[in-house]
Amino acid sequence: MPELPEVETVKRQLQKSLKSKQIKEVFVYMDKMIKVGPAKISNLKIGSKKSSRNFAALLKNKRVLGLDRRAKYLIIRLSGGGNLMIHLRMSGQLIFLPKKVLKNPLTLSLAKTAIKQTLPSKHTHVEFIFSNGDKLFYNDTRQFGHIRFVTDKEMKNVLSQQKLGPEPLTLKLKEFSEIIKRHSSKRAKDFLLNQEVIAGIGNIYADESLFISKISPLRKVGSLKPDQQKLLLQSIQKVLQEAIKLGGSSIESFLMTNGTAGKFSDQHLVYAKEGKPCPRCGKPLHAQKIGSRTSTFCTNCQK
DNA sequence: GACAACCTGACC
DNA sequence: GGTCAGGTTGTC
Repeated sequence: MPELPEVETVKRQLQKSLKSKQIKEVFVYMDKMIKVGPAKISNLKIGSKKSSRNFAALLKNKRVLGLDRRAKYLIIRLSGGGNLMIHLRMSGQLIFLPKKVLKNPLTLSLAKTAIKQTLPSKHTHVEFIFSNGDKLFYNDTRQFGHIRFVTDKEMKNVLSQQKLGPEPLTLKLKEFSEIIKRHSSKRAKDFLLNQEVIAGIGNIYADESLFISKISPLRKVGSLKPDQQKLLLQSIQKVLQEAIKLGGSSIESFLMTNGTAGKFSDQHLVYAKEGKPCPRCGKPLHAQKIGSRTSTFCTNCQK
């Protein structure tokens, strides 16, 4: 599901909901979603029963100090130098329910209706219970995501190992142009999706940014003129900021932590709109696979 | 670069 | 039955 704006939305919501709350208990229903310690190179450390018991024990009584986001990683900083690094991948979801909603049958039933599921559901893999009775559920239908417990030092290692590129929202034109130069032979779509080049953009926001800047996803970035580079960066930032403002794109499984849907999907101009008229010129939008991901764009006005 | 793998569910 | 889906990683 989530790209930068969705993770940022979750971060902002949980910032309010979880700040200085104390973890009382953690239930892990699916061991493979949990990782403890740094990732090993070429070794996808699958969560084991032991590591998830360890995980629950490590979290007990810790307080939430604050939340951060790096690329598509959500980071929950905990007391005692621990951190949770959460990657939602395609279908991860964090649902927060305060005690007052949980204990009132009417509000609880409304919440369940809003999120179209019971909690914990069959896709709830981790459940956090806070000392004041609030609960946080990690759901993940496709089970691609994970939650990793790391010390501060381990987190630095994990992040540097990921070789994440700069954050697009604070990226300056000068650096953007230098990055383009370094990756001049890449097609625009591959360039934007590569997390080592720029971190946080996914399929939706890549297609939307390219449409706004009138650049074909197949265009080699090295051939972009300075004014096109500038327009592309501005388009990326505009699209991401607008999406954050509206709480992200909510297709299918992405919900804000109170269970309401992000509204940016109403604003999509081209993503998943193959065959629909181009909002600019009216010609039917074209879809094709680029680097194994579907791109939707206008062959008439994106060059 | 293309492609399979990791999974479930929606849709045709 | 087959195809597709917001992501990433590993193998040709």
